[in-house]
Amino acid sequence: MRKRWAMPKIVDHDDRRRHIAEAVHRVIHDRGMESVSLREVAAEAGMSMGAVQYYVTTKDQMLLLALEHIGVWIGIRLAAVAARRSTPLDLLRDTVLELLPLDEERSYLNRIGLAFQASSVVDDDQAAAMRLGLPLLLSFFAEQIRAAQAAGQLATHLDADKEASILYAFAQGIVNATLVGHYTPEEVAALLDYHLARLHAG
Amino acid sequence: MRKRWAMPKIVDHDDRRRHIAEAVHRVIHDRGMESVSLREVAAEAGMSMGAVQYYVTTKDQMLLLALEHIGVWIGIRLAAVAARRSTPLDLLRDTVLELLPLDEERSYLNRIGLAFQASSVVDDDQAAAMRLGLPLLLSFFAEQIRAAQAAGQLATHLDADKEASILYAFAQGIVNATLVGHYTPEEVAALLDYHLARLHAG
DNA sequence: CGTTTTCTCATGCGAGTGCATGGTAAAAGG
DNA sequence: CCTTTTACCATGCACTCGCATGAGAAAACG
Repeated sequence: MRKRWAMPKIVDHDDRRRHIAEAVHRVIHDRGMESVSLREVAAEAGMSMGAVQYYVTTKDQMLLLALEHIGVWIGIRLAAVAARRSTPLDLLRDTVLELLPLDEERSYLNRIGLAFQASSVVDDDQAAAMRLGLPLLLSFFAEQIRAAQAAGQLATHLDADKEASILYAFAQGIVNATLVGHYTPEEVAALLDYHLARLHAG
Repeated sequence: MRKRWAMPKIVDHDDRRRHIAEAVHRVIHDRGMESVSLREVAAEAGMSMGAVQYYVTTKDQMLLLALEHIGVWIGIRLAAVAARRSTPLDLLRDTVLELLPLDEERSYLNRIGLAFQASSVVDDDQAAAMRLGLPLLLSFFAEQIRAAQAAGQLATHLDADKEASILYAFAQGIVNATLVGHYTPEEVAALLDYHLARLHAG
């Protein structure tokens, strides 16, 4: 929906905010959450500190913006996976794989996500954002599980919601060990397939 | 093994270091990883900044010390669980439960652990410490799974190592969602039992 | 005792922090 | 034209940071 603007200086605010959010992402990824500062982000975004302050009045607000953009990004990626319209079970598998740090881009996303997981425990606003996004992800998983059950690819006695929670927890829990180099991408994929195999319909 | 000391001022270095590490833990828990500073930790430990610097020359070293103490602490807790000598399957269940944020003390430990998971992605030394501790935990899990299999409580066709990885990943992955308030402790325990139920021997 | 070694402290330094402020260019409306 | 609104920038302020330094207190040894 187009905003009814506004007299002077035609500037796309959403674009600017996304630009800032992505700069925050890069800083978190490259130098960690502790290196995030207004100056550092401004430099990374190629704009002055005052310009950043114009769109984001406080550091906490800046981080919250970056967190929300992560959520949007994940949503877009998962929607793209869902659009493939393959077998329900393959769809489920691809969805989980999309969230795992199996290549550079997904590692990039997971580094940032992990940083926010830790940060959100201490920051109430970030925790609220997490509580908002989590049910969406879990219901997305559960829906795909139910579809696979309906298609006869997953056992019907499975509790879709619980399986969704377990599957998502597995995906999140394997992230650090993988980023730290304990698992190879192949091993992670093998673990997922091993787990999914037992959910198959007999 | 007792250290051969040393002339003056009888001071237990290990005790001092543990004292500092625990102060770091409290700061991370209460105010987050970003609030950890030499001054803040010194104040929390009730000692001067210079005293802290005597035992720990740099901030990174201080964090590494705190991380290693977390590993030791977890090891002690798990050893205590293992000492209960109940049924192999109950032992496995209790071991996982011990790592989940189901009460205040375990939440305390998990907050700190989650902070270090994020931090270790950016800090090489911390990552190395993680890579050192992970196999121990996983083999601990795997061993208990094998024991349960030998006791006829878990299906023999299960891959103990993979099950251990999945179980541990589940435990780690559920942490943030629980700390953020998405799951109640009861729901988490129910999820674990739901998962373990399918591993039962027929 | 005094010497030696261990331990602790206060302080300083340069750099970086979040945030506020005042000023200014630019575009649209009158 | 001039005014108004938007967008941006440079700078200042009070504070904190990690770390280094040098002095001094405390305890064992001669």
